[in-house]
Amino acid sequence: MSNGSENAGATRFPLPNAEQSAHALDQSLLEQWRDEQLFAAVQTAREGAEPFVFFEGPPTANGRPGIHHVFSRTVKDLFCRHRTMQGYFVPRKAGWDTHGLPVEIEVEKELQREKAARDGVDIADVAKLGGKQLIEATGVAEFNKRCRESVWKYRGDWESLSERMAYWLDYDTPYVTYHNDYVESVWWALSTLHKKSLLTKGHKILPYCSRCGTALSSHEVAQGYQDVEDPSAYVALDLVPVESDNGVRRRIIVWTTTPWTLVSNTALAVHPTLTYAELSKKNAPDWTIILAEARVPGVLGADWADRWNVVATHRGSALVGREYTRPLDWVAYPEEGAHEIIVAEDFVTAEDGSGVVHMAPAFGADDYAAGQRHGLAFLQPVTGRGEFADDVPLVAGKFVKAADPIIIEELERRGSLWKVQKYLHAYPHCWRCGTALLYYARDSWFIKTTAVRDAMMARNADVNWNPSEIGSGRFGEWLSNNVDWAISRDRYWGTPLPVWVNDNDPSEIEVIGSFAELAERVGAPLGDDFDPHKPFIDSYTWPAASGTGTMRRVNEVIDTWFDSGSMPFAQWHYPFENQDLVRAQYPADFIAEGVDQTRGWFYSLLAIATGLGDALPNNTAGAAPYKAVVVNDLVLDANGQKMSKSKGNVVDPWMVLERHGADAVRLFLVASSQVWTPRRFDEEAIRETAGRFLLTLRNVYGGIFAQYANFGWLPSSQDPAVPDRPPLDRWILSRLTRVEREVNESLTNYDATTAARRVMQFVDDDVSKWYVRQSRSRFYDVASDDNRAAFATLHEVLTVTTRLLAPFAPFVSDWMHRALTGSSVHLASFVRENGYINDTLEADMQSIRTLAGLGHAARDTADVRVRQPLPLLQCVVPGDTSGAAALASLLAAELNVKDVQFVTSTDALVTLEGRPNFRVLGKKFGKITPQVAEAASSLSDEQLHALAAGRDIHVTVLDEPRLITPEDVSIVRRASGAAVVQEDGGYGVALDPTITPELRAEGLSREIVSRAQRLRRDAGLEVSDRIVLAMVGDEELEAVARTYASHVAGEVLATRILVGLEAGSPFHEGTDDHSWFVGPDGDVDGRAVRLALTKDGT
RNA sequence: GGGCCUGUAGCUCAGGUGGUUAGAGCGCACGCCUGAUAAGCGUGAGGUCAUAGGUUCAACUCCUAUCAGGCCCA
Repeated sequence: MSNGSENAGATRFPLPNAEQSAHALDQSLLEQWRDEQLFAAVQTAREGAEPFVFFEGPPTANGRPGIHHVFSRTVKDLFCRHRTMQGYFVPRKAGWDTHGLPVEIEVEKELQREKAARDGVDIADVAKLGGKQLIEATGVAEFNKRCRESVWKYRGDWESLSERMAYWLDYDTPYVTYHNDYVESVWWALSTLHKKSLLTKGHKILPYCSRCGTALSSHEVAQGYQDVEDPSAYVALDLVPVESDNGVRRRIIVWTTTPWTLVSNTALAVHPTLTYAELSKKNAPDWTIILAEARVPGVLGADWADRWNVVATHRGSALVGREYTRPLDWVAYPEEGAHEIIVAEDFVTAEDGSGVVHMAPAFGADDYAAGQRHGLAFLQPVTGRGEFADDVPLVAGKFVKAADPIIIEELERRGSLWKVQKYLHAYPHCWRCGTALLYYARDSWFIKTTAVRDAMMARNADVNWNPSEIGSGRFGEWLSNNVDWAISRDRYWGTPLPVWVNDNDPSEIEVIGSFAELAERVGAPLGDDFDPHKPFIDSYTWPAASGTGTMRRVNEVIDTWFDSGSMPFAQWHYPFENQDLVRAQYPADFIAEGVDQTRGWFYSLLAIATGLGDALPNNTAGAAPYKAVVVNDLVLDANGQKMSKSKGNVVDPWMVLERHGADAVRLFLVASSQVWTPRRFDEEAIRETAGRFLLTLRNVYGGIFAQYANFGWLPSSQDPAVPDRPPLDRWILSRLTRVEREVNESLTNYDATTAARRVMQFVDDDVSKWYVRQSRSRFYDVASDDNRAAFATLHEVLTVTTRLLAPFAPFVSDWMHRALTGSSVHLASFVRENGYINDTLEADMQSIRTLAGLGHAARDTADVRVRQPLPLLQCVVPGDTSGAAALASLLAAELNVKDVQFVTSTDALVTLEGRPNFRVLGKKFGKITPQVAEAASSLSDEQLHALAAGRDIHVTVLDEPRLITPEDVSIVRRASGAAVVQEDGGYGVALDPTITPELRAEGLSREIVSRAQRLRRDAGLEVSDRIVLAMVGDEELEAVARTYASHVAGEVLATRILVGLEAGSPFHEGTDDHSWFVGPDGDVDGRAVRLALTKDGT
């Protein structure tokens, strides 16, 4: 290998191991990263740099991570990697969400199993018992101890999966929501909110399971909807006073599907703009009923007009303020609050019922809200067990739903029951025990988020949501309909609500904001083993400051969403420690989670930050706790079905990563569609897209670059400067720079999908399909400037490409970057400071590529294979031909033609065609655009040439001359003539298919070369081995072989060529030389040919 | 029941501010190349842009309704 050998062996570019699976490559890199402590090194390298703050939303580690976690974590990771490579310091502190019902339920199940085993009964029987009873029997201390352990059940899985997929996170010092420091910060937040009057006590209508004795989260409620049949009762209630002169009894018809709530009725609601009809029965004119006009046929029957007269109509608003008599008077009204009054509410509809809704503020969210609005009385005769209180007549001690028939019977007896029907509807049931849920007003602690709603919306307005419609739509809507955040939970394993109340005076309240404050209140140090959780915390009491009683903690713990929403400060034990750190790292520049967090973490972060206001650093009125959010959607199975255990279509992330490697999985997840749309997880598709792409990249590196560079090329000052390199090199370098900038911009704008697709397309289309293919022969030697230019170019292309790829495919990119440069890609900069851009060169090359496509199509049509040279290709391009003409040699080589000509409008070969430019014509001609366009597409040659030359012309349209300027019409040039013509979008080629004897001979010589190369391959030779070639064929073939001997020899690295039966040839009579590798009988255009070769030892 | 998203070739997806030839990859058919070779490449056939109205000289693109699917909420 000529003069390159001086460098040979100095440094070799390692070749990829074809036998090694992607999984094995990942493993070897993981080991290397561990040895080098690469993640720590990357973080250290950026220390002191401007921070780009990332907040990790904490997962709960008591469930196994799934493929959707791989997805969301890929999204998080890739933006963090990108910003790190851009030069920012990106904090990546891990966190764990450790409190809450999911954890409790896991432990409850455990307890159930144990009890079932102990008592020798079926677990289903144990489950029927209330969960709380079992927990109380076990003891809260023991229960919480188990919860604390259960949280970590799958911690190892999470950490190792993170490592396996290359999600870099600092797991050494994670924040843990049950840690004392964390709890103390949460307490600080709660007490700060209380000082701002944002933490208050009130009622909340909660879906409540009376058997389990607990309220359910909306998520749990959603799991338990069942279609059930309930009694639906129409009740007729007297209006008071009876106003009519003639003593007509007027009654209003009210509808309910929960008759038991009639006991607690305090008001009726009508819609203010609905029309209500007052009707009297034809045979009983002394009384009337009132209901929504639209509901008359539904309630009274389609034939109602036969029996009823409409005596009046009223607008809903006219009924507002009227009084009535409630259906059941069993429970006395309190002194406070209006009752037995008609109010207006927008939620009333005329779609079912009577258009009049009965209101029991203790038992419905709408009812409660209306009660607040109208200052209605509040009746709560139902106990926590879902039974009527002992002092309620007839139904005392009855489960409310069981009381329905008794109540209906009583209404019947009192003569106020109009009619009863069965009503089929979806009603929520406890997902655990199947008991019908009650919407039930319970004492609850609230964050008064309604008081800061506008502030939250203002802060949200500045958040960069991706996609934007989540911010303005789903999340924005949710905020504008915000209700107070009920944060207390009547459970065990959670951050205890730090509220102490005087047991003799509920109005005396203290909210404790730190452990020191608690110690001060109780008058003793808390001790090193202080545990702020239940039940221990409940033993801390102190005499009330008023001297009237003892301060005792309320029973509740808080919503875990408050825990996770506190992480911006609680992860650093702010404000007790790390004030500077939080000042530097608040708010987050970027967070990323699934859509399901819209009302979860996205909300809790915003609500808490807004409430705390200036208690947090940098927390100005317009600042959200996160500047940008990337929302990802679900991962579905290959058929678009949601993955679920019951369908058995859940994919195991470990197996997937093992089969395809982390890079392919990550690339697939990000590139297949925008991350905020649901994506189908199809392993076949991974192989076909991401897998194939990675294979192509490896081939370009290993099959082209490294293999040949190892014959002696290394980057050096001998490499020609970029301006001195051939157009092909400058073209790919220009493309590289453009892609580099586009990818950087896309990622900066949080568009990972476009970025990934750009890199992939660049490698596939520009590098592999064009640059490498056109440059291949330049890599076969290392000596000349042209060779060095090619190697230097490809080296740079690959090096920069691996950097662009690093955020998506951190394994392969690191392997290759190290192979190319000796250093880790993860320590590199994402973009170079200087690049090379040449717009016209890129445009010209695009023309050449289009022409090449047309040329291939023309060859197909002419049925002449590419090995056969042809004399001439004439090309037509739109506009100026000079740029493309400069690249004609590439086209000639690609299409194997002797001459490439670019023809212009003046050539006889070219005919012109006018194509109307509607965008311009439309503005100019408006309604008559179609007629002008028609005229413009049938212009004469003369007119077309005038336009092509830049002159205006006139055409007559609708009897008037119209001025047509060159910009109104695009001139399309078409190739014509005897040659084979192909054209597309203004480009055209005409291929001369004449094969002269000389061309035929040359074509045959290439056939010989082709067969010789195949033989080399079959013989298993190295690409650098020299050979002696022997050939026998018919007279013409042998003549060609002699004529083109030196050309053939050069192509196939032959030192000698033996044609025919001359001495030394293995085809010579009687030769018996076994060193020859003899090919099979072959033929060229039907004529027999045989080849043989032997390695030339010299 | 309310809100949001999606519906473009057999499959997966692109399609600034409306402009007349709607693109790509995979798959398929045909072919090329044989010094990336259990690789590489080309050409081609496939679409009334979910449906129905409307606005406009002009609608995949804007508006309305409907249908189908998904998510969230009730």
